[in-house]
Amino acid sequence: MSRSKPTIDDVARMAGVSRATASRVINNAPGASGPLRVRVHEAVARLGYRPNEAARALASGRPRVVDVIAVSCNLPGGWLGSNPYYSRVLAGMMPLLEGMGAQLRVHALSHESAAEALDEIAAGVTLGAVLSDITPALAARFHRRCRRVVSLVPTAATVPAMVADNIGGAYTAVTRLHRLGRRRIAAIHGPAISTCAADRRIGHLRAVQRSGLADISADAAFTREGGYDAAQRLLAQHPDLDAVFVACDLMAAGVVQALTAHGRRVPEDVSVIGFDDSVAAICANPPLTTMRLPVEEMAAAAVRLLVSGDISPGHRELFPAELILRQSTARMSKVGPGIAGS
Amino acid sequence: MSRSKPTIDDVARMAGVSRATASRVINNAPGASGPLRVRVHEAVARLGYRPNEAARALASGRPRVVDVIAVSCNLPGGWLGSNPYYSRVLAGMMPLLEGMGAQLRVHALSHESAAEALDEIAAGVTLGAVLSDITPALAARFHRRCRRVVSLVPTAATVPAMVADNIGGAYTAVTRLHRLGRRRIAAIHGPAISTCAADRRIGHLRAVQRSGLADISADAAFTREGGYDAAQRLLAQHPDLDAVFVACDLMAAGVVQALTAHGRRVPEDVSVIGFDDSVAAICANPPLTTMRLPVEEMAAAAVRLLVSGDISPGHRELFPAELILRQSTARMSKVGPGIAGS
DNA sequence: GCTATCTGTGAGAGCGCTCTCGCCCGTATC
DNA sequence: GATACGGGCGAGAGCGCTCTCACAGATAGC
Repeated sequence: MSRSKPTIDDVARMAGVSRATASRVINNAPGASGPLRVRVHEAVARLGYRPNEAARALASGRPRVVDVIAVSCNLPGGWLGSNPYYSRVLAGMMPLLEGMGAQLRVHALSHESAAEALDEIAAGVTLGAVLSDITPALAARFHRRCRRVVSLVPTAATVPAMVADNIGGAYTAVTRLHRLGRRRIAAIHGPAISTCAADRRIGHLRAVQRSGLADISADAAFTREGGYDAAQRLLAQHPDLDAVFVACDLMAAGVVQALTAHGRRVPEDVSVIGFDDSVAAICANPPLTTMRLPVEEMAAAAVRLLVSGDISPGHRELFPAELILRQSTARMSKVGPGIAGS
Repeated sequence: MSRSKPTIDDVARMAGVSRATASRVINNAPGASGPLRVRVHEAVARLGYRPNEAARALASGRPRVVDVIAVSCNLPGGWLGSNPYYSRVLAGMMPLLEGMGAQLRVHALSHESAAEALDEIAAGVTLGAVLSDITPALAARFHRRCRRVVSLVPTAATVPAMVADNIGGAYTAVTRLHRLGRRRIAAIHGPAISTCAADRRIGHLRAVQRSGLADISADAAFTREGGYDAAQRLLAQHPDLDAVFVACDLMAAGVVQALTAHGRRVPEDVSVIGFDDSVAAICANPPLTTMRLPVEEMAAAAVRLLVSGDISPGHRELFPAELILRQSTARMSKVGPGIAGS
């Protein structure tokens, strides 16, 4: 008995059929049938045969790999830093891929190496690529090289995308603060390079204009420190602020820390709403009300589109943001422990 | 001009050399040289040639894929939940893999599907697998099927592993609390199924015995809610506690929330130390002192071992935990804003 | 009973690459 | 100048699989 892995020829020999028939049975393609199917299956089981994926990919030309590409444009500290967003993206894709026997390949690219690396990936044998973090320029370039691409972040209109309703989400958040009776509502926005940040900024502005409020806002990096510092600045300029809309939870956690350090109570004195519904939101003290994006669903939809194959330039689907109520916007009366809704 | 991707034959033809020579140059193997190398490189550049990975893997038999396997045994809410730990694992591996042109394949398995899935993966063509979350039993089973395995979590002695010094880390944390003058030190441990949790429990116990302190402890799930509830229970039974060692930051964030809700100030009344140095630690209010594990380094070391090939059963390397000081254990005097050390 | 139409099966040609082997040519050795 | 050696190079045989195609054998139509 040979020490090496059994091949489809071994299976065919054992089953007493040709390699072609064995292949047909294994891929349950039509044209093989009856007792032969049984015999082949028996042989597979007895030999513990597993198809060699590389050979399959080579012979069929039909890949079974989905690439996930992240070019960190938002986050300092390098890719994936400690951002659970990527975890959610992967988590959304895995069950689907697992189910169809496809594999997931992760590419983390620095901004500098991205251009060449994208070419490399585009040339690869892949079902397609999910862009989970990328600048519009790079996304467009990538799409030009490789049509089978779906972006999870806003990009040029030609690139197929699953886009989250960042504008609507920000609008909802600010409106919520207004309904809570807040009138000095500040906003802390993310860096301009991020299209998500830009959209959230637009949503905020619309809500502010619609409500006839002053536009009190500051920019910051998408980090806890960014939020902390921005809150301090805002507090210095507008000591009377009574609510803060923050463009991401990580920043929002820093905002809450800054407010506490400056003697403001959350939510009694200042209401805070974050964005993303990340771990940062539940770990902040008090836990943060936030806008949740259906990241898992978006990632899954991206995979489905990729696999379906009929992916046209400009295809896009919009996913709404959901308001998750926690203590940072609780009404004044009773502030119970835990993550109670308001 | 053909619409399809250029192959190595196209390169060879354009460079006026044989396929073998082209291959030698592309893989910069010895035996090709001088002007030919230049010509081949030129042809590659002109054609935009990229080797087909599937064909490479098939022909060489030498795979260029590293599998990362996570069977969620710790986390509720499914795989990867929102746990940045996985992000750190991936982040640690990516630069290395990217550098050697290898790919990373992610497998997220549920506990039920794991057994068969592991067999499937073991049969695949892979440089090896990094087990980032798995029970000892499954890890051992996997190691039996596929020798090229490195675990990042404690397992049976035969399975090669990069192990974090959870025992020492917990010991350090508790000792720190003791040195701070705390004498009623409580601990909140993770679920028994997790070997990390078990080790942290051992470290805590050693420190407690060594310091002659009482063993005040509670068990909880590795979640914010788990920490919150456990802290409440502990507080009810031991209202005089003045420090809490918590087996993970996510729980610790909940602990801080519970302490605050019950009128305890952190760190003035109660010192808190978490574990992992995750996002949860910096988002908690106040930010948490915590034990940091060199997860990225461990993951990178795992890849290096896998690639080196000389991976013997029982191989293991120990990685120390590092104390990261933040406000939750700051000395009473001045509690400045931000993440100041103590 | 003969050609036409199936369906089930096997032979065999690749997929794009790596790698062994042997050839050729240049230099060292006698 | 003939023999040995060695390094650069090309020919060609696979790697394990898929898939086309041709060929049997069975059924149908005239």
